[in-house]
Amino acid sequence: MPELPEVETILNGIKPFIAEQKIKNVIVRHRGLRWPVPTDLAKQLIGHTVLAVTRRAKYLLVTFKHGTLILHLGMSGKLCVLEEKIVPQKHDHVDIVFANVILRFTDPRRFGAILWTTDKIETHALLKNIGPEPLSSEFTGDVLWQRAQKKSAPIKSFIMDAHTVAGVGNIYATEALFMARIHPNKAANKVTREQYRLLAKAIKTILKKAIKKGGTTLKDFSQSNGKPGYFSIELEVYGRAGEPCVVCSTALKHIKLGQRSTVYCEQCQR
DNA sequence: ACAGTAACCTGTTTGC
DNA sequence: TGCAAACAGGTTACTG
Repeated sequence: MPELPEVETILNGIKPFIAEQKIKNVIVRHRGLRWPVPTDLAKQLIGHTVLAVTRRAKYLLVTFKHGTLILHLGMSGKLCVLEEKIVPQKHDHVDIVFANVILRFTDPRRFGAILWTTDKIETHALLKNIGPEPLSSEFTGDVLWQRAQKKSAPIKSFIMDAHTVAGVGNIYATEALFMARIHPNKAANKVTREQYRLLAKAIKTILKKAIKKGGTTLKDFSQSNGKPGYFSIELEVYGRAGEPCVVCSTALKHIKLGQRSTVYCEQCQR
């Protein structure tokens, strides 16, 4: 489910409930996520207080004095804050129990992850090689262009690679390429510097718009009887294959790039 | 170092 | 209608 804006929204949603709160209990019902949930997770967490809740790429980082809890939602993961105990369902794999709320991790496909590390977080194997945050000032068209010079892979694969830029998933990569009028299959090193400037701007614009939408959609993150709903901005190409381009009315094309569904306008995107 | 593919899973949608 | 195949918003690991 989640792309970066959803993860950002989840972060903002859960933070007020768990920051500075002490963990009372940890219940793991299913260890088999992307990587096994550490067997000593409960032992590591019980009795400790959350110092901070942050995000890097699509990883949620819950910081403690003695280490960091790393959460990733994969394709189908959700987190919800329960203010009362609700009978866990089939895919509710982990509960982190605080005095007043339960943070519940749900993930049918189990591509998500829950890990514990005592490493300095920026040196952790999963995070150390990740590219700049797309909304930071370090992420610019010039940086993209520079990195692209040795890459003959399609531009879409290039920007979806976390080493290029953090957290640009399939939907927003597709949308940003349309906004910047760049053909998704164009080799990364054939895309001009000016196109990269447009692309970086498009990525920032789309992500900001989606985060803003998430903020207004999910006013109250805690739900006593359900899961927080996801949201989406209005999409101009993704999911619209065969329908007319919003700019020129040409039927939008569908292709696969790197095993991922890709939609574009052959008229507008070059 | 890079490009391309398989793999991890289950639920839902599509096609015969 | 039933059943099987294809597909889904992510990421790593492996291959050549």
